[in-house]
Amino acid sequence: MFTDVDGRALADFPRPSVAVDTALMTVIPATHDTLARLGVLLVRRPPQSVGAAAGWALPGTFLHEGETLAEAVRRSLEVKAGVTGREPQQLHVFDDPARDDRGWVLSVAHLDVLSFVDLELLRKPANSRIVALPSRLRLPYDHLAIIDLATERLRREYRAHPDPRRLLHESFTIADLRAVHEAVAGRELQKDTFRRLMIDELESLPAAAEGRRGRPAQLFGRSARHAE
Amino acid sequence: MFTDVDGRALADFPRPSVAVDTALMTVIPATHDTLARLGVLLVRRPPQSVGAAAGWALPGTFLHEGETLAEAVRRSLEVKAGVTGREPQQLHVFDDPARDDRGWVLSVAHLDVLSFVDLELLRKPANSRIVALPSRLRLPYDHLAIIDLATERLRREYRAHPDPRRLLHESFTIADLRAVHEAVAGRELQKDTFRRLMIDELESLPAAAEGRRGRPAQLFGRSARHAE
DNA sequence: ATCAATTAGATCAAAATTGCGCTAATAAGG
DNA sequence: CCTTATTAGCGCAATTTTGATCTAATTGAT
Repeated sequence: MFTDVDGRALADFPRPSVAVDTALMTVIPATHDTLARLGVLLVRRPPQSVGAAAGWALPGTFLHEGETLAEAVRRSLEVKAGVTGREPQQLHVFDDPARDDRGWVLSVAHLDVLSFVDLELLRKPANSRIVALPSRLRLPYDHLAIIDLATERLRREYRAHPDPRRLLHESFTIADLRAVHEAVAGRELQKDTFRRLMIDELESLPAAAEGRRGRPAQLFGRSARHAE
Repeated sequence: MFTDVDGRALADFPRPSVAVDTALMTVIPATHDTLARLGVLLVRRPPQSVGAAAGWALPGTFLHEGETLAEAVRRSLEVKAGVTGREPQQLHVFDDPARDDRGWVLSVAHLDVLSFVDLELLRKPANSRIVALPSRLRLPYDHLAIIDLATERLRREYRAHPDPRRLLHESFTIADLRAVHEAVAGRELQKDTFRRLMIDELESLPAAAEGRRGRPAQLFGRSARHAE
């Protein structure tokens, strides 16, 4: 076992518990009277949670030995919400030594994104819910701050590229794409400007008649040369 | 002591050691035959370091109980290099369970910035050096990746605001400012475009004759309304 | 075949941005 | 006082970007 200059091993020093928390973001589809908007997955806290920890929270877990932060995130999303196959991105480490009543805990906040349809297919409805943003729910710890960071990060990514986090499936129209981008941005985007910004990173697919009047909208896939 | 659903306390679970590593960046001033350029502070590894860990590295330390990551960064900069009074910013957590021979260690990479003059005044020359970037030195762990992340982050901040990390002192000319921005950007900037982008966030100060021929350059301070 | 509905995207004017040449202002040197 | 050196920043043309209007293309309904 390695020792430091004082002759002590790492294990001799107090160490924090390390938790991961994840803002798993999605776009809640438009209804007849609402626009599409950002949402986040929350999970139900265990029944013995008390005080501010009661109710709902972002999915999270403690880091286990031998796993990476991303592996811990995936485990927490699967166990807590039934969601698999994610690629989370780190946001920030919340490190106030007094932030958790249970002891010294660092929390590494993450962002991940999944389409609403896939999320609805995967998640366990008994233990989880999708909440539209901004939300007025009270959440424990730094979870509101995590959601804000995640929103900012996602908005920045979507400013630069067409649907970088694959909220849309394999083929979509420019109107579909713009609706998703408007949901992420939280504001309306000008259709011509939007089209010009995105078109170079899109690949035209054969248009398909939609079974309704009017010229069928061009279908697009992502350009292979701009794979994330 | 709090327990989880399995009845065990946090202390019952293996926990990682958490380290902090910092890219303390500066701008190395121009000489008669070089342009100003980015540099980073390295510290000498302890003599018993072997293999890849020998030689030079970014300053770092293990997180002690009861301190925040920023406090640990400050402690490491002071102890290792004699540098005080910093406000580090988190970059990324390096979490490969096998990344350190000594055991399970997470490293939280940070960025901080200090003017060359102040850094030269503070640092211990015996234990530290400032290395121009890009550097061809071999560094241990993820230190090259940390420097790359720090460089990107700094470039992004400098794109948007005049000298956000206060590399310049209280008053400066537009030429001084542009030289610093060019050092950070790693490329030449067009003087009129640069001036137009920055001028609104600058506050004119009375010009002072410079003791050399020609119209004295306008002096600026940072506009109070755009305080970081 | 004609009409209505819907989309694609060209065209255009306006606005914004860029970079260069140049002059006025202001200093020190002679 | 004149000359040289240096900076500030204006004026301008070129380029880029934006957003609106409008027409052509293409569908389903009649």
